[in-house]
Amino acid sequence: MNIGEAAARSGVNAKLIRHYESIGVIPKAARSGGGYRTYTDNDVHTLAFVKRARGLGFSMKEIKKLVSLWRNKSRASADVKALALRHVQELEKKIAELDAMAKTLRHLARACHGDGRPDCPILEGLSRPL
Amino acid sequence: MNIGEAAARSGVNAKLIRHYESIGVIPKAARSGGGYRTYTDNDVHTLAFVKRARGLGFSMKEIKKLVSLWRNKSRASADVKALALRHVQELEKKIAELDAMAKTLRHLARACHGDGRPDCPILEGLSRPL
DNA sequence: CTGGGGCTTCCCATCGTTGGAAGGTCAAGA
DNA sequence: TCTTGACCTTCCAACGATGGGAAGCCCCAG
Repeated sequence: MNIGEAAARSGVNAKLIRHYESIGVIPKAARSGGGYRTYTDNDVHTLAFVKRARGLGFSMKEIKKLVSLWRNKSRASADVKALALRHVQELEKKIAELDAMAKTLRHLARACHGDGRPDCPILEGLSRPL
Repeated sequence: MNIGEAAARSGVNAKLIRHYESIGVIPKAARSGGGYRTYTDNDVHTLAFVKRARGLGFSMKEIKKLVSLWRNKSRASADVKALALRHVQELEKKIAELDAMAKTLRHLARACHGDGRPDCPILEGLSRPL
């Protein structure tokens, strides 16, 4: 099948498929006589795998590793688990950062009248060391 | 003072200061005879304001508005509060997304032996619709 | 055999930040 | 006064992941 159908079946945009190929996340697709990329059901499966990994927040670099582990039948599950848990830690770190931001901001906003007057604890909070 | 000292005092990188000026987040700095940017204590204060706003996750677009509200003595605190609360909502949305990712991944990882064998529920989870 | 839709490659934009290159300015020391 | 070296200037490019568009080729249906 051509890239358009592979995109429709995998849920990955055709442009993105070409991009993934160019950065080596997926292997280079076979080409038809006219130079069109051709895909198998297996390729579509790989694309859907990549899409789901993106949905879990993995970087393309990590996904590259995940795909190669996935295709390597003699992988050690410990390698996959390590990659996954490292990513969970990154997620938790980001969550903690965003949470701290939200907490601070909610605190400042709570003290702000929010009316027509110019006095604003939010701006004051941003004006001095937090 | 020159940009270097302004950078040291505000905690904002000199390159970043030029960038902020170029995108209009801060007003254009005055220039010395030799074409060097010159900064006042007030400018440093503005830069520190921007830095703290970044630290709370505001986009440069939002910070541009915050800076203009900050400099506008006749602002309405309601405008600031609305901007802040909208941002809190964005933060909460991102947190929820990351949290869902982490939950899914922890769930998959819990089922993975993490030894030398190739069987891996994490890869299997990524292979089929989540 | 022609039209139009799919495909190709290439470049540009986003967002915030950082890096380098090539060159001008300034202040201190010989 | 001249030199040195730190500081400054502008411009160009990159990161990561994605999207948009242009110019041009390929392929199938009518």
